[in-house]
Amino acid sequence: MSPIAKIKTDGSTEEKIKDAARKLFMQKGFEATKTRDIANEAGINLALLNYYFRSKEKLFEIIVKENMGQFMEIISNIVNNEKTTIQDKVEALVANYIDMLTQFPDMPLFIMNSIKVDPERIKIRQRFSGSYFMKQINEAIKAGKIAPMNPMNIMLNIVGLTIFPFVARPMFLNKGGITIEEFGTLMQERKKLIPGWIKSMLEAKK
Amino acid sequence: MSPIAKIKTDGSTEEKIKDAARKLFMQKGFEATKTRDIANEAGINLALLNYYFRSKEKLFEIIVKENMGQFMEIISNIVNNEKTTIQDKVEALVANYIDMLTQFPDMPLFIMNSIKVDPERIKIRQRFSGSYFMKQINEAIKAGKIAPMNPMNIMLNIVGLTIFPFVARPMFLNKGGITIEEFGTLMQERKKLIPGWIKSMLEAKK
DNA sequence: ACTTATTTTAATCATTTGTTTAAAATATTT
DNA sequence: AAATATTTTAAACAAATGATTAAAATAAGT
Repeated sequence: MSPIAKIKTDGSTEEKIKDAARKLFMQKGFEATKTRDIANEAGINLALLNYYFRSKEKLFEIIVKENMGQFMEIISNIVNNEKTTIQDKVEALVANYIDMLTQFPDMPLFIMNSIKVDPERIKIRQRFSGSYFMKQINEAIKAGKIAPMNPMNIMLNIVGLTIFPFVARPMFLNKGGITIEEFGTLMQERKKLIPGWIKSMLEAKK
Repeated sequence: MSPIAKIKTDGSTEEKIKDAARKLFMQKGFEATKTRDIANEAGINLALLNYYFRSKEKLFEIIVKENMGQFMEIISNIVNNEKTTIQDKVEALVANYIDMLTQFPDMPLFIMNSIKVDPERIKIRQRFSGSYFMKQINEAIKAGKIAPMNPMNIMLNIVGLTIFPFVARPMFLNKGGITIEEFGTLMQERKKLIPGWIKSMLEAKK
């Protein structure tokens, strides 16, 4: 089960508010989500939001931090595993992201927007650059096993190929587009295809 | 010069408002941009916004439509050219997008958000699916010249590899990250690299 | 059972925000 | 130059919004 799904959803007022806030913030963003919307969605009195979380801002920060945490944990665990190969890691990254985003498709756009508003909030990049994965890649380049290039390109390609479809998802699902099911199938296909594409990228000696 | 830069910027009040609105809407989104912010940025009286554009909503629609138009025009012209090869088109798409986004890096996130809020607004997808480019790809697949796959994957990969870095841009530019100049250089590198990667993808017969 | 602490509620406040109004300033027409 | 149309301004309005308050309801502690 995806880590995010493990977030406890007991019946407590605090959790009801956080669940409602998570849903609405992800759907509509910070500004467009009104405290009264959250209170209604959670089925609680408006004042309880401030009672438990002091302010809309603080509540938002908690939600963002939790979501970021999910993203991070997935990356860190895979990317610092010293027992797996480069290709193993690519497969694991792609599969885990696609599974997670299938469950929470609004997350990428939400996180990108959050970072844009407050860039200090997160340093996903560092997770990559300081990782064992990067060490492996640099060694492979030195050994001539993969084409020499700025390693940031590799990260951008893995993440871009995986996440971008979810960022662009609303574009596909409009009238005349594809259905949610078809989109899901396409993503499952890509789960298998992307690692192959990355592999041929790494090998392509221009 | 990029088409968007051609938008006339005479000193008229109407244009001053539109310029300010374009800048702020792109930077902060619809809800977070206040009419008073626009008026200040444009250096005009608040009431003039409603005098010239009736409402914030109408002004926003105009901005979105104009931006979409830019995106569309680039795509359509390239994708329906019957004289260029598949590889030519990939190169042209990538180069044009990167040049445009280098000038207007906030555009992708802005457009993605706009589509999410009102998915009817645009059908970029159709531009691709009904295009001469798609015809070429389907023929190439039939002829066994490129690996058989859902053509939507090809589109997703071209656009994803090109646009995603700009969506993720704020992540790179924070403290401890890379500078704007370094990001620009990286994008120029990718302008040359992406077509090669796409090529090796199309050839990869798994 | 009584007291105290915690949680919930309804009402209200102070700002903010999009929009309107009516008058003033400026430009255009006759 | 006078009359008319257009543009700009300052002020105000009404609704929405985040937050607070004081009282009521409920739970916990002794």
